Amino acid sequence: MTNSLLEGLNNEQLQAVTDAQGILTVLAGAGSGKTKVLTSRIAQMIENGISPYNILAVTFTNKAAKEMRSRLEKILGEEIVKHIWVGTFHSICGRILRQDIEKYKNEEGIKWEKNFVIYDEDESLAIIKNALKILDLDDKVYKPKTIKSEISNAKNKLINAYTFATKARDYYKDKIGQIFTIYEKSLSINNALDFDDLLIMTVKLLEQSAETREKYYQKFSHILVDEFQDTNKAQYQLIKLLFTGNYPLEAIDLDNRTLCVVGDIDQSIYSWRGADYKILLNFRSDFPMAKTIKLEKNYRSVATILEAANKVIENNFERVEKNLYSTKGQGRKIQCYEAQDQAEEAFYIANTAKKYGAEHYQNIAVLYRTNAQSRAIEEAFMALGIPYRMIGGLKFYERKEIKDIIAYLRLIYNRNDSVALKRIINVPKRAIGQATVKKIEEISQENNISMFDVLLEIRKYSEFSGVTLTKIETFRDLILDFIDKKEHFLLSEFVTTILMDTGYLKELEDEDSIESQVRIDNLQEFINVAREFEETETEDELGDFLSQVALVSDVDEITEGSNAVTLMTLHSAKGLEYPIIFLSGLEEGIFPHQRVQNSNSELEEERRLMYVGITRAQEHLHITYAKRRQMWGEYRYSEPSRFIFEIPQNLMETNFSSKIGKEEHFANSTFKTAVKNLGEKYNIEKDKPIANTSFGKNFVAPSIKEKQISSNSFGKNFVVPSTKKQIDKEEKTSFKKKEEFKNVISGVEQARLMAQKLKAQKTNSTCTPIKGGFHSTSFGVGDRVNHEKYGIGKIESIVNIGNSTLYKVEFEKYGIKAIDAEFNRLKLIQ
DNA sequence: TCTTCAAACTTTTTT
DNA sequence: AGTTTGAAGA
Ligand SMILES: Nc1ncnc2c1ncn2[C@@H]1O[C@H](COP(=O)(O)OP(=O)(O)OP(=O)(O)O)[C@@H](O)[C@H]1O
Repeated sequence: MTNSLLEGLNNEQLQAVTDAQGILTVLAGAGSGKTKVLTSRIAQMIENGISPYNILAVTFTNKAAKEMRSRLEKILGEEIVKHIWVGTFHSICGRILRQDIEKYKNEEGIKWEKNFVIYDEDESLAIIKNALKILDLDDKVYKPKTIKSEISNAKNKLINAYTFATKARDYYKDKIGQIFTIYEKSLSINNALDFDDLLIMTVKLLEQSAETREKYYQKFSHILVDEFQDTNKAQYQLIKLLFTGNYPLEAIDLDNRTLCVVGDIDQSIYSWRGADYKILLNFRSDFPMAKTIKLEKNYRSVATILEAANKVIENNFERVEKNLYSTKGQGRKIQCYEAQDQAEEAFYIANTAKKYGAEHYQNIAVLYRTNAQSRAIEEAFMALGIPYRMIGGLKFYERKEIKDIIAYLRLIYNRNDSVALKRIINVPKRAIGQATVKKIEEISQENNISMFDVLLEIRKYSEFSGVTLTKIETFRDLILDFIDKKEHFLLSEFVTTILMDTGYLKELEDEDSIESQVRIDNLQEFINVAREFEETETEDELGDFLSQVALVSDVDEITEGSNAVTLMTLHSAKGLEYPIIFLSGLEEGIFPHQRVQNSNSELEEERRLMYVGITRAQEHLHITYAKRRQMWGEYRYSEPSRFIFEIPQNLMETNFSSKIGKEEHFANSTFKTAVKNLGEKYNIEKDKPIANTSFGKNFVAPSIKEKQISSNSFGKNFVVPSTKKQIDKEEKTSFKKKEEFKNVISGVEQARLMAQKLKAQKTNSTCTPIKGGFHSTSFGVGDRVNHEKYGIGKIESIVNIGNSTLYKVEFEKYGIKAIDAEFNRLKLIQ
């Protein structure tokens, strides 16, 4: 086979791809092909006979991992790629720990078991709130979120609770130290890890256990890391341990071990969670023999966009100068749009997107600084009927019903998970109230055991009345029964069984509202996810499933192929590229964010974020800002972002002066009616070019010097009470009256629900014909059936989840199981 | 024990 | 403005 995979690479890239010895760093600007180099390098290694089993590739997000995987599969085929470890630091650590956590001991000699669970932000916060209660501290003073991030910061610097507590110099820090200690203790009792633990425990495990270290040292002889500028201390330590196996550098066989890290200091945007680009800068002091390659050709953006990015980032002081040349044409000027408020901004974006034509929707991304900004944009896209998908925001796995079912699975998998137990002990309603739960919890804390352990011997404790005892025991036996059963079920069937046997599904069905219907559909989707996971090769299905669910932030894009505009934060956009980009909310106070305006290094990080944003664009870049924006129910006025003034005027076109004086159009209307008016207006005029009329002038804004802006901009972000509060309130009450008997859900939420419903219906309707008419073979309760795997049984009951049907069948050999009708695995016995 | 309504809080970014 | 939380009532 000729080296077609090397074709088209420039000299420096080629060098980086083919360099097959020792340590290599690739330092290069945005769009210079760093990720492409990594991918090609892996392919090249395989070509050279290196076993996929020996390769570890670390990406920054799960999305990036998936992307890299699928690119590799195209070159190398699935069979080879499945042996390569490609993933985020967290998922890789999760995988290592699932195998070897039992070899780890913490400073107090506490160990974790293989069936540990991973706590997300919410569950970690629950533990912290609990610790506050135990210490009798006020959660107004000790804000759980702040404490969580203090603890997290400490952990990422590899500082443990003991060290933290000893180093505490004031009362507040001392208390945090105490919370930290209890927090860690609770996690261990629950046999649980938080996100940070995944990293630091793996590091400590590799430090402690020579056997484990050697195992992974031997395995991962070729390591590649993308986005290295955003690694933190623990992650760096992990890479060092894996690469050197703790042997002195001189002892490492650099002819057979390689390490390649790539990054761009100007794109370091995660310092707030412990990432430090200095690790990349100082890399050579740890590895003096490392070779460095610079890539200076940008293959992504047209010259105008690249020049704007370069000019903006030049304002940073903490950086190393570098060159980046465009390989594309000049391109169109950057379109800068000044809107009156966030609603108009959103409609401008939606409308401009529409003008690019429906076939381009997939080429468009709208980026914003904070998630809250997405709402107005969503509303505009919905009003204009433009399909969109949102990355981040409210995630699938964060929905209540999904968290509930996951909590059941977690408790069944690891009965020491008291956070899960507390979540579902009274869901669905079992008349086990707060008071009872509190008692159980207190007993567990006094005896240093998990809450489920208390349930196991509930009659030993005299605190509970007879009725309560029965209810608790029923719940306990239900869970014990699930624990017994879990081996005998396919994952998706197990999930279904839980939903049926607990009565969770029934409770939702009885509620019979739009909302409950959507919940049921979501559960159906979750069952589908479980079913998909059944295909994965794994030794511990439930455990690995739970890990995946905890670490992968969203159900992976079913919508990926579909033609929709993408909405996401600037942070999530890292590493991606789109032909058309909208950067929205370019206002002082939003971007750069208010909270960073006083600190230089944080301001520089915001500027790097701007650099990342600009460089996502290939062909067209739109920048928008609003003169005022509704926040917390009030209008807030702000100046355009200083970053706009850092882009040379000759690269931009703007509507700046043409909109002035139109303010009264909005002055008398409430937010909602403003949206409505705009929607109607733009719908009517949708065939007329709107934005074009206002462009064509060069940017005429007075060139304000940065000093001026930063010195007085803070004072200019004043808050003005909204003009028509009176009307607002009236409208709201009359609306409530009208909807008295319905659920009152906000517009976006309602539309979201409907969209989801439609989606669910669509999925199901496309599934049915393919699987071959299960309508023709429906059964009744009491029918005797034969199953291809489980043999003969009798239909016990029939349940509908979403649009699919499940039979609960009592099998002669295997007992009761849930069988999905869609698979057609049952045959009627006459 | 569960429901209802008013008050308080929210907005930085994510694995 | 929307969402979550807490206290009082059923
Ligand atoms: N030699 C090349 N010839 C043509 N296109 C290239 C070449 N190298 C890279 N590209 C293209 O340039 C784009 C950017 O590449 P890539 O995403 O690898 O850059 P990057 O340096 O990782 O960017 P970022 O720093 O923003 O993550 C991709 O579309 C890629 O296919």
